[in-house]
Amino acid sequence: MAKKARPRAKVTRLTVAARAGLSPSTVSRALADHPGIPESTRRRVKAVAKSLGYVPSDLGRSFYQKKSFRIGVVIPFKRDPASGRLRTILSEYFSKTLFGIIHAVDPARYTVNVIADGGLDAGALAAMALSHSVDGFVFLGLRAGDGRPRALHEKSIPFVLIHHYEAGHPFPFVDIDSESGYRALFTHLASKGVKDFAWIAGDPGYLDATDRDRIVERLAPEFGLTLARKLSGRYSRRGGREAGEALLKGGRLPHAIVCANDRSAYGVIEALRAAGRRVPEDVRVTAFDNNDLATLVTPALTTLDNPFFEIGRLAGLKMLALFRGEMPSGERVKPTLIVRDSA
Amino acid sequence: MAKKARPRAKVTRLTVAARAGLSPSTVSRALADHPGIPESTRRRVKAVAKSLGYVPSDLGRSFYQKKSFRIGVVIPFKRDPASGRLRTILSEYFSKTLFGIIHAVDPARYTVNVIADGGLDAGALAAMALSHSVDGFVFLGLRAGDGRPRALHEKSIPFVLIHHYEAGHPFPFVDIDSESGYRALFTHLASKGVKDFAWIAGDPGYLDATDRDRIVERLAPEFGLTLARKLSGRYSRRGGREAGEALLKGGRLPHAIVCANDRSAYGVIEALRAAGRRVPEDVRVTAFDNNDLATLVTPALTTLDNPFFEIGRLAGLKMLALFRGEMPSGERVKPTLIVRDSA
DNA sequence: TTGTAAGCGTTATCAT
DNA sequence: ATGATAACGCTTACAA
Repeated sequence: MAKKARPRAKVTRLTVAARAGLSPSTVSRALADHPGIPESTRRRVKAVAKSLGYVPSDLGRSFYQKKSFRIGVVIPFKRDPASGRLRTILSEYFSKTLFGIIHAVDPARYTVNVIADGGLDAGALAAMALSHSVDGFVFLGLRAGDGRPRALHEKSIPFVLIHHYEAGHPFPFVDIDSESGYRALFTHLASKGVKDFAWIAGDPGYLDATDRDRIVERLAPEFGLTLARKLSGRYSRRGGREAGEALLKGGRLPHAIVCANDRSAYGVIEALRAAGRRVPEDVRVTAFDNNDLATLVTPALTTLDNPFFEIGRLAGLKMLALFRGEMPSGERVKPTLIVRDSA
Repeated sequence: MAKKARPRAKVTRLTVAARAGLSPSTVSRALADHPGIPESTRRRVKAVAKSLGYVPSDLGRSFYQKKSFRIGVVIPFKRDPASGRLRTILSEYFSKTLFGIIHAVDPARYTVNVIADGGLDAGALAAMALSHSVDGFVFLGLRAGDGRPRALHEKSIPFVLIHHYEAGHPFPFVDIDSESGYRALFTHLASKGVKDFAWIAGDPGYLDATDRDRIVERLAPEFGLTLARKLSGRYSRRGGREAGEALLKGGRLPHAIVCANDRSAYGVIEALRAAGRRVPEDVRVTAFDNNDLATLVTPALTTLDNPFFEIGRLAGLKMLALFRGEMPSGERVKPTLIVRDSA
C-alpha cells in the first residue's frame, strides 16, 4: 500500500526543500542538526527527506569541503609478468592492519583506498593528495631509506608510517616495540636454562630488521645470554632453512635459535628436522609475529605477537588527529610473548 | 636556479588559462587531448600547467560527472570485542583477489575502496552507491541466500559477485570451475590406482561448498571411484581434524581423502599423523585452493589451485564493462591441479 | 579554433 | 528562524 517513493529523477536538497516548503539552506541545516533549528522543522524536514528517499551526495559534500574523506593505504606490490607471482608483503599482515585502520577511521566517516605501490614516486603520491583523491596516506612495508615520506612532508601532505619511522624526524608512526618483546623473550629463555643462542636476522632492507639486530645484541648480556652466532634468515622460510643448515655445519648447536620472524623460524625448524634434531628437546627455536603459521606448524611456535590490527587501529587514529591539525607523535606497541612448543 | 613554482594559492584551470592567455574551456580541452585543439595550443597549455605545478582536481571531475571512480570491495568482517579475534575470510584470499581487482581497474583510473561488512544491509550499501561514495560493488565471501545482490539489482546498482552467483539471475560473477578441477583431480587419483575415497565437505553456508558436494558425488562414478564416506570439514583445520578422527574410527581407510580446501586437508593430515598413519603411503589426501599453507605443511599438499588474483582481475574487468553499460555474463575459471606429496 | 555560460549538490555567509 | 546567494573546480553544450 505504502507507495514506495521510487525516485525517478534524482532527489537533492532542492527537491526536499520544495516538498517541505522551505529553502535548501534550511534543509541543509536541519539535516545537519545545526543549532537554531526548531525541533519541529528538523523533524519535518527529516520526514520529507525520508519519504522522498533522499540520499545526500557525498560527492557534493566532498567537493565543497575539498576533502575526499579517503585515506590511501600504500602497500608494496609488484607482479612478475612472467611467472605471475605476486611480490608483496604478507597477506596476513596487510589484511589485519588494513582492517585495523578501517575500524579506527570508520566512525569519522573516512573510508580506505588501497594503493598498490609498484614504484610510485613521491610526485605521483603527492598528486593523489593534491587532486583530493585521498586526504592522506598510511604507509605499509616501507623499506629503509625510502625518501617519499620526507618529500610528502615538505608538501604538507599528511601521512602515518607503520612498522617504520624516520630517525630525526617527528613523523607520526606506529611501530612494534621490539626491545620490550626481546626482554620478555630473553627472560623466558633464561628461565629455561638457555645460556647461548644464535640470532637469525631479518631482511636488512627493513628498519625493524636492523633494529632487532642491535637490540638483540645489546640486550643478551643483560640476561646472561651469549650471542653465539649471527646469520641472516631474510625473513623468509628459505632464508631460515639455509641459516639452519649453516648452523648445523658449524659444530655444536647453541641452546636456542632466535629468529626475526615466524617464517624464517619455520625454515630453521625444517632444516633441524631434516638433520634429525628435535625442537625443543635438542634446541629451542623462537619467532616473531605470531601469524597463522605459528600454530599451523609442528612444533607450534613460541613467538612474539605483533598486533597488526591494533597497530593499524592506532595508525588510523593518528591519521584522524593529523586531519584535525594535531601533530601526533610516534608510538611503539608492545608485543606479547606467546609460549608454545618450540621453546 | 629554476625557481620552483611552489603554489601558494591553489592553481586551477583558471590560473592556467590566465597564464596561457586562453579560456578555461580551452585549457580543459587541451589537457584532455580533445580533437580540434591544435598541437601547438595543446603543448603550450601543458607546458604552462606543468610550470605552474597544476594538478587537476579529481574531486571537481567526479562531482561534475557524478562518478566517484571508486569501486567498493565488500568483505565480511567482524571483530569479537571480547577476544579481539577477527572473523573474516582468509587473508590470502582477500589480498590476492583485491590486488587482482586493482590491477584490472587501475588503467581505467578507478580506485578500490575496502568496505568491511559487519552486517551492512542492502539499504546501507545502496546509500553508498546513491551518494556516489562508490560507483559499484564487488562482493567477496558472500554466504548462500544473501539477499543483498538482488536488492541492489532492483535499484540498478552495478556489482560483481566473486566465488558466488545467483541461480536464475544473470548477475555477473566470477567463480571457480570446481567441476573441471575435480575432473582433473579424479583423473590423477584414478591413475594412482585409487578406487574409493572419503569426501570432506566444506562449510555449507557457501554456495561453492554445496556445489562441490554435488559435483564430487556426480563425477566419482565416471572415474571408477567410489564415494565411501561423506563428512563435513567446515573448511577449517579443526573441522578437518575432527573429520579425520571420525574416519579413523570407521574401520578401514579409503584409498584417498578428498578435502574441500587446504585447511581442512591439513586438519585431516594432523589426525592421521596422530594415529600413526602416513600420507600418502597409507592414504592419499587432496585439497583445494593452493594457499601458502599448501607448501608449508608436511607433506606438501596436492591441491587444486584457486587463482585468486586472476579471479579478482576478471571481476574488475566485468565491473568496468558494467560501467560502460554492458551486461557481462558470469564466468568460471578453471583451477589447475598441483601435484605435490600428499597424493 | 576558441570563448561564454550553465550546472553538478553542497555548505557558509550574510541578510531578513 | 529562515531565505537568498555565492562558491568550490570541472566539463560540455552552444556561440562566435
